[in-house]
Amino acid sequence: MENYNRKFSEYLKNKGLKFTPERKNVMEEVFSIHKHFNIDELYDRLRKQGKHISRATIYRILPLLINSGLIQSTFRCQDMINYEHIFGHKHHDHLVCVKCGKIIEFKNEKIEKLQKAICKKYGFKEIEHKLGIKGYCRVCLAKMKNGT
Amino acid sequence: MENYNRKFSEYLKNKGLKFTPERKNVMEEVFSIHKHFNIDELYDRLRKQGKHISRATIYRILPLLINSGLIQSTFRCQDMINYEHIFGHKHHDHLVCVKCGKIIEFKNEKIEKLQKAICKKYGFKEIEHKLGIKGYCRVCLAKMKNGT
DNA sequence: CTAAATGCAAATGCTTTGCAATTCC
DNA sequence: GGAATTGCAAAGCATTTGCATTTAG
Repeated sequence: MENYNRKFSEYLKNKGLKFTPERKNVMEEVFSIHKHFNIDELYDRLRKQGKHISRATIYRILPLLINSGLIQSTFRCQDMINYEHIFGHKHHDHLVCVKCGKIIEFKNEKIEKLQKAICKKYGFKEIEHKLGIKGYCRVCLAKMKNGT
Repeated sequence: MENYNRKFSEYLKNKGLKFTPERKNVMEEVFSIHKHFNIDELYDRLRKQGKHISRATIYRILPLLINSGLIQSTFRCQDMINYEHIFGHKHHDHLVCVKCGKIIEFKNEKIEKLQKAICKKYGFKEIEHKLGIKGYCRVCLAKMKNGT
């Protein structure tokens, strides 16, 4: 259940980096958030639990979490980068409602396969891919039909 | 051939906005660039042709070009937003080489259809979607095998 | 012990904005 | 003529960085 712990500590050890309390706290917080988050949300959540970690430190820890494969950035929202934890989760893509901000995750094997075929065609070695669809969700559509 | 001209001027008229020389110049420059570009490149290209348009103005014109459907933002690269003109072009997606920065465009009808089906399933009305695949291009892969 | 990490405050760099002067319609 | 637009310089703001201090291993 806490395999991300091992994964992160091993990553750090390999790089000759330290597994500090700050890094542990950020890591755990990230895995306690079951949605997309940005730096501010992360900072505030930590703070509410008495974990006063500076923004600079969080900014320095996020790349470590990304490079160790625990999280990924998803998209920008209001000029801030959003993240989500991915370790232990299957790859998925997103529908993003531009009205209410809701995010719907979906998986589609067929699309994945087609993407692989495309990469092969171009002799391209994929590192990662992101598919995001922006639009209006069911709820917002209904509201708009009523007239807000 | 210059239908974007009409499209843009009509968009501006509808909004009660003016079709100034600056707006015309930026529009034309954007359609003379047949690749992805960022603000700096656009600014420099205009300047080289004696079109001294301030960055502030360009920043103010870009949203107009986006909202009129002439261009779209694609992705961030070195912390700058990249754009491409889309008017008169079919939708396509991108392979981005993280090593050399090369961008390969591709179209895939099957993926498009699958996306539509997904939207339908969730009662989601799409505005736009973006599929980006990051990785290493054929050339960079070959170089890496040789040892740079 | 000592290289790495932290926090703070200052710096960076893209983007936005206030405002006076100018221009399109 | 008057609202819209432009350019400039200043402001905003997310993110990064220098540096003195602290800490993990």
